[in-house]
Amino acid sequence: MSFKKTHDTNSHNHNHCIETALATAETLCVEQGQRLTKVRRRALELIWESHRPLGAYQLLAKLAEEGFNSAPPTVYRALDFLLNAGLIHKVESMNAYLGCAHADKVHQGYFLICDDCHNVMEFDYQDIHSALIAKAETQGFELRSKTIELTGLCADCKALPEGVRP
Amino acid sequence: MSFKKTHDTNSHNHNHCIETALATAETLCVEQGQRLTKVRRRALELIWESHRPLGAYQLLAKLAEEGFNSAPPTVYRALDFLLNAGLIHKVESMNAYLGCAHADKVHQGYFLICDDCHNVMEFDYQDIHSALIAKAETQGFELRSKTIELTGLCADCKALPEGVRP
DNA sequence: TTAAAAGTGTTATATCATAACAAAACTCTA
DNA sequence: TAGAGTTTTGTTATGATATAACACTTTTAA
Repeated sequence: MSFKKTHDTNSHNHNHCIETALATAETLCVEQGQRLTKVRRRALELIWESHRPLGAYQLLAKLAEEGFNSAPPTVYRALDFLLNAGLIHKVESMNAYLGCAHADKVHQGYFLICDDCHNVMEFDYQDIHSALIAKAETQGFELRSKTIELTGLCADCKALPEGVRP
Repeated sequence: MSFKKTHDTNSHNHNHCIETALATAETLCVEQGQRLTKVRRRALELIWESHRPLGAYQLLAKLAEEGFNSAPPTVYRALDFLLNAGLIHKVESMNAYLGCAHADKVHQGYFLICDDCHNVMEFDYQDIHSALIAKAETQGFELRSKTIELTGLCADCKALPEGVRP
């Protein structure tokens, strides 16, 4: 079982994360014969550069600033590609997109989402994964994917007085 | 641990479900000093009458047919009320709303969603609930709510040949 | 009975996402 | 390397989901 704060800006060098994620993405795409085109690559970088899940139109605005086409299909195509390639996750309860920290291995996207600062931690929890599969099977249900999003108050925000939270 | 198919039209009298749900809703609202007004009550009934999670605009159309105001705020206000009262759940991955089968007791909304027929089963799973709370606590995260949505193929659809699935 | 609170009506707009078809870029092989 | 086939991108339009803001009405409770 592993746990990591996906977008912690304090305790590590976020640039390193971005570089690693992009390098992993390159490798995976090559392995799978997929093309990580300019706009897809830049979209992935921008998602990683954001410290929080990024909305499609936020991403579109950033891409537009850099001279990419600014119509919605551009960004949704890039997002579809990245989602299918397993390079990002969609946080359903926020309609926003987040770099996947474990793109190189089979895993589940489980999230802890802070209501106050909107930071998100991705985690893996094999026991729960297995339990849910077993549970579904008892109903004859063939599980394909899971959306596990837990919201509440993160440790950092809990430590701050109410008034000054982000 | 309990399991029930929320909207099974074959194996039980759905009218009975609706009646029970409405009676429970009345009781809960009275207990909590909440007002189950005409539009809120009818919205809840319509959500229950649907055999699948119902979109906000689908609900709005049904309400409009019956002479209720047909502007979006009408339906979103009713939905907000019902969500806050714990009488319905929102299925985030579908942007749709579903009658809650356990409104009268504290519980979690865990869902099995069929990709083919779009029927949804709500279930309760205390062990996973506890495990997730414990997991969040190890991170200093104070859990407030959970979105647990599992998608795949339900037993009924698995039994049908590919071509004829709903 | 009347002031405050809660609920509803109404208009406008914000936000999220896709359809459809044309044009360009890439890739693969003869 | 020409060119057919495939993939990707550009472009316009529209569909789908959700909320802001303010006026008006109904209900509640002193």
